[in-house]
Amino acid sequence: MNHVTIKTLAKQLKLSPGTISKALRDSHEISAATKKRVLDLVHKLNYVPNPYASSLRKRKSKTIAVVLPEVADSFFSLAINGIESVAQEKGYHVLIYLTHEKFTKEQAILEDFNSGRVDGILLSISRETTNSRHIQQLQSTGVPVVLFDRVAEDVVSGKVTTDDFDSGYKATRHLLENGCRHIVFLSISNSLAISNKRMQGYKKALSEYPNQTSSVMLCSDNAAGDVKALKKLMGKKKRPDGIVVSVEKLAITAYHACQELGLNIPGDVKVIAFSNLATAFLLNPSLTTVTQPAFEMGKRAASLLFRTLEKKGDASLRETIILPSTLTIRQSTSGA
Amino acid sequence: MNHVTIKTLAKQLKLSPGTISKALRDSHEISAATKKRVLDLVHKLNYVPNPYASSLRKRKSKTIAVVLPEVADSFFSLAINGIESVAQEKGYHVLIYLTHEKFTKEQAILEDFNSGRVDGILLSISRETTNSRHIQQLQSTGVPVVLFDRVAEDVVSGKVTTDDFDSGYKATRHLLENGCRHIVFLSISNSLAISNKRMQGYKKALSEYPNQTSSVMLCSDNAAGDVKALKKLMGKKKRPDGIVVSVEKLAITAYHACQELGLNIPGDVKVIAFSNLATAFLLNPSLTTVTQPAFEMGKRAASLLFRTLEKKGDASLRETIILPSTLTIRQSTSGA
DNA sequence: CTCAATTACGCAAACGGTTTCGTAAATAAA
DNA sequence: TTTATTTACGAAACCGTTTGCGTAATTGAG
Repeated sequence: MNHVTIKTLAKQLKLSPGTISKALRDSHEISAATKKRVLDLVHKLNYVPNPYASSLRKRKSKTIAVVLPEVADSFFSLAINGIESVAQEKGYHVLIYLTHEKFTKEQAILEDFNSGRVDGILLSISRETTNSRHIQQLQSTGVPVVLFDRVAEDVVSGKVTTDDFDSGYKATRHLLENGCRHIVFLSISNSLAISNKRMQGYKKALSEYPNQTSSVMLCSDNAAGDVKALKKLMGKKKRPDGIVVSVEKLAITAYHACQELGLNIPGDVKVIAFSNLATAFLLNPSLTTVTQPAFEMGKRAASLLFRTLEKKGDASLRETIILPSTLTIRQSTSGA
Repeated sequence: MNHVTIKTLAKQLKLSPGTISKALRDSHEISAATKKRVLDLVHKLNYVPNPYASSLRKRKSKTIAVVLPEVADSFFSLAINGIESVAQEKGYHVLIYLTHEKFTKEQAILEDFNSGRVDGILLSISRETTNSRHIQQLQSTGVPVVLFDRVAEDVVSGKVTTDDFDSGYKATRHLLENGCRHIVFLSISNSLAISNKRMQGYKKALSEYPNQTSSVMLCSDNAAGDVKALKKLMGKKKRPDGIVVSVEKLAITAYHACQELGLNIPGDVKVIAFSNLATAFLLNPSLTTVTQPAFEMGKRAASLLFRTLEKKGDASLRETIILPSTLTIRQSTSGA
């Protein structure tokens, strides 16, 4: 119960705390014999140095923060795995925070990091985030931030994203090539860069085809409401014949709406979604997806952060990594 | 760049650090006027107290650890949300660790907690964990541990699980009632209590029906290998006509195997799975599931932990909460 | 054998808050 | 007016490690 500190060891071994500390850090000024005595007792007493005392003294916490909109989504689950894998390897600890897509929460969370709680931050901004003073404020105090997936364009920092414009283009073009001429784009935000880039790709593809109509539907965080709105849209006489779902969770919304309307996928409507769902190929019908390398993105983002933590060179701070997404064609967009 | 500490404030306001500290904690021995001066400067300088200095002095970290096998799974994703929601409300921080189903990793992670890094632990044990000395060792030093979902039976602690025996029973009985007579049970471990309880429920249900054969297949962490093994089993002349999938990730394995063998679900084989997949109802065919209240379990586990942290009463340490799972019948088990 | 260089360790000051105790000044009671 | 209280703050120890500096003892060089 009475916890063991460096002093406990010092007393038992009749050494000074400083000596113990040096022995533990394998300092050259401590004899091999003493080191062994120390290590033996450490093992016997299950002594583990208090990280907070150490952090205080060294001004390093050996921990990073991961700030996410939520973790319901497959993408973020996989990303966390990637992040954790490199953090564990580097001996860092990972604090996790969810903004639940709220800007004010994101602000409050980041503000706390002015305390020195973490050495660096991995951030994917909330849907509501339109300005990034809170991020810049943190950077100005010397805390490195790496943005991933949902990045803020006006922040200069390490960034890891996928080729969102191209993916949006490819996804849309795939629908066009399969005969769609009225394609809806389901979005979760009209401020998020990731959303806009995908949409720009969508528009670019559309612009290359004549005789098509487009429409963009902005979804909320209310699944039932989204289904209702989409049903209304899809229930019209001149309804869309293709849907580009720009974010994973809306894929279910789209299927749900079509199912309730009795619309056949891909017969009546073709659906393609940005998604990391492991079950995509098992859906009814199997879902054509644009898949992001989520685990890899987490790894890359974490690696980038650790590189800037290890070197004091601010060079890597500006590095932007863009990974390719992959289009996997399945039944939901199959021609005729 | 040069970070602001309590001394910075003290100097600028010509007060002592102690006074600042008290003002910040709204001590009654500081005048309202002084408090206001302090708060104003705090806000102006973006001052946030160093949590490690505070932790050191108060011997409390205001952070908990969540130790999970992995986070690929929907169950754990949802549980994390539940945990985070109550942690955020209580002003606690959440460290996340993944064992990747390795016992040695679990040991190493828990051992670190002898350092005082966290005030309490939420743990779901790895598939490999068969003894729990590492958990008991931690408890013996006064660190509260709450086990959830995958609990260790020989540990006396707070526990949150679902009614696994009953669920296994209900799931199996559901298959039996729909005509299955040769039901396979897919398991990921024969040491995990959660797995065994579900299996015991399965056996109990079987025992109530005559003329049935049973078999248990232990799966690995290699999805491809599992599919192969399951295909071998399902490819026999006298193949099973029902599958109880005892853990989410194997549901995909089961579908995959059946699909590759050209077996019709539910015609040739009926499948029921313990799963929190949001896409269960969209699968082909839609999947009958036993769903755990994952978010709620996370919340309950966290709440239980916080209760034991707040009160010094060890009473709650022994509390066991068992929540009901719900059976949702879909096409994958529909009769004839 | 003397003096310089190592070697191996102790001392004490940080790191940034928290908290107990003491006390001067202001206020109240007598 | 004198004494007892209260108010509002300062001083300093403390939490557990780290680390620069000092030094006794051992070793080496000349």
